[in-house]
Amino acid sequence: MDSPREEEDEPELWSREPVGCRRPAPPPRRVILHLDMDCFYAQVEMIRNPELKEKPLGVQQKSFVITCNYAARKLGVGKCMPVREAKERCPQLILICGEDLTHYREMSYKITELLGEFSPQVERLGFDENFIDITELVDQRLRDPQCDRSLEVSGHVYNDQVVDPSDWTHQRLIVGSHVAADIRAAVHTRLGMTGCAGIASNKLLCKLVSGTFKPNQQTVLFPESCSHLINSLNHVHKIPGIGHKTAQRLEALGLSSLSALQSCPITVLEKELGAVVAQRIQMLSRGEDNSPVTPSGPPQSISEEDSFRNCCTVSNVKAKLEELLRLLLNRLSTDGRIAHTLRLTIRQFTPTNKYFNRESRQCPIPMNVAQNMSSGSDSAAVFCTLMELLMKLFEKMIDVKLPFHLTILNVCFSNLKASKSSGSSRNSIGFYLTQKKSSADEGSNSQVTDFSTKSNPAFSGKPSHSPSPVVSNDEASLSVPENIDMDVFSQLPEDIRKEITQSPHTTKKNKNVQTTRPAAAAGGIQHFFTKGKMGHLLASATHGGRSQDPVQSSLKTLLRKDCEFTSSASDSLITPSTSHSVGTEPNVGFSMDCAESGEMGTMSSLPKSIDMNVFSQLPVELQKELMSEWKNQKLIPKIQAKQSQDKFKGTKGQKPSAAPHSNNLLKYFKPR
DNA sequence: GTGGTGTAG
DNA sequence: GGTTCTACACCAC
Repeated sequence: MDSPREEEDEPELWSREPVGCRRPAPPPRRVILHLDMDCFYAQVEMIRNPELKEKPLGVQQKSFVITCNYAARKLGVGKCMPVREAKERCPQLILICGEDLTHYREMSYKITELLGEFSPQVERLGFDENFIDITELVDQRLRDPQCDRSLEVSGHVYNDQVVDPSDWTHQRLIVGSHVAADIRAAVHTRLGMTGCAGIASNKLLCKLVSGTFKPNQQTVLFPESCSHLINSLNHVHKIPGIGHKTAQRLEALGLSSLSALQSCPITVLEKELGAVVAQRIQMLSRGEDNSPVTPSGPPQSISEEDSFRNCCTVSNVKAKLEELLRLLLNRLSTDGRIAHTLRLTIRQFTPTNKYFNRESRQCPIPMNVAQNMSSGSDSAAVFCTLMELLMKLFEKMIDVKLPFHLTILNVCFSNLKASKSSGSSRNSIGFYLTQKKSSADEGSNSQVTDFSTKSNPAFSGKPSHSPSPVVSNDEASLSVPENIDMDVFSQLPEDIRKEITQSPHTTKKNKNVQTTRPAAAAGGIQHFFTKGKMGHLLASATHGGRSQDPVQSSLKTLLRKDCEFTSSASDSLITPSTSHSVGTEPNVGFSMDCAESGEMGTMSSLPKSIDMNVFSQLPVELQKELMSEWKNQKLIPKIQAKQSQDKFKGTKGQKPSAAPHSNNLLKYFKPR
């Protein structure tokens, strides 16, 4: 590092004159880039359909044109304009429905991913903006002996300020402007997208300056012009971070201009807004922002929402929720992670507070449901369980016996955790089966154990936030079957753990991947068996006519977790059964449903839930193996299993009486 | 963990 | 200001 300072604290940018005997502020070292794509949605549409390029184009959501291209802007169309008004102003306006965000989301992540090739510090701001910390890149270029220090700024200089190439900070920002140009060129060449960039020494300033010249241009801000930029803002709400509410409160204090906010005694602000917010916004009002560029990574929640004029019947709500849930499950399946929380948000129409009264309820997603969701099988059972949960949540907010008037429904999956599975083998028969049959399946192993996010184009290239191994270091060197609950596994006696890790199903090497359990195996087999007629069977299996309270489901989740390990069979193989339940809780017992069914004929030892068409296509050896497993399998009821586990939890090292079948093929399949 | 609020594009 | 469809941070509980 050849920089004169290592600290990250920002100098007082709004005033560079030395004040009295005060030590002059150190020059800003950071170089931050803000990239803002030009009319993002419209650009995506023009890339999808190049014929639209020269035509006035608007993107419509409901009855509004939410954005439009520059051809349309020239003809008077604006953002968030009612369709009617837009059509009046520009009768030739072409409108494209932009309610499905899939393409925009994809392009958005492609951009973020590409930016990640330049710097690991890329922070997303909505779909169409990114901050990139290019400090290191600038340092690198300046360290390069071939770096031309007489370079001129690439693009515009804010306020036409005279540049001093001998000034260290100026040099850095000049180099930064060239990095910005390279990045914009890459985005254009590789993705066909154009955008505006701002280059400055912090996030606030580069965001403020990036829109100075539009479209498809870039502007660099030198510290000496910071006060000019800040004071050009005519109202406090123009500061990013000061929203409508805060601006209102500031106005109540008589603070609507930037200069008023800058000079307001901090005690006054703190009294109104609290110390943290007060100090933060006063710093912002002076152009100071020491917040780091925080890599965004994949989203922490995914949601689908729809708005409407009036939704007032339960059947209507159900239909809309089903649609949203279907979309969401597809997205989650692509994402590859497991969602552990389900949230429903509604907006009720009331004459007084027409638009802003949103309320929500959330509940945990039972573990078994969560895992089945991630396996990619859009099974009817998962769907029905989630719908049940959603309707419960709905009824927590709305008394359906009384009239209601909804204008928004939003379904959200949050608490997303790595599924420990690559989605790539989701549709294969499954990791264990292929591995068991042939050691030549190493390829598929590596697929399953590929924990990089590469399989998901949306998230690749970003810093990986892989989960740490859940087992201790010594165990991490062993190979643990994918479908084992690691929490349970880690509590097992050592001999059992060894048995599991040395099982012939787990011959893969662990290398640098986590000792985790790609759900693909179970997902694969489940998918395989549950195609076609299995849907309704699965549904009835999960339901059993129970009414599932979210709280109750949490309890069940706890119980089922034990079952995952101890009973351990494919979803299709095990069905919950009230008739076999043990204890007071209904539906927590699992029974093997070995069918009496006539159509099974000689296969009477097969669970009735197996699709025979599918089964018959399996290699004979595998069929035999599975049949023998099913025949011999005696599943432990959940409660008993739980007790067993508790028992050997207490008596360390002692095998439980109902020990898990550690080398049993079935144990690696997930129960429902 | 839950539910609401505020902020942003 | 209203407007859509997101997504995140923060905070009290």
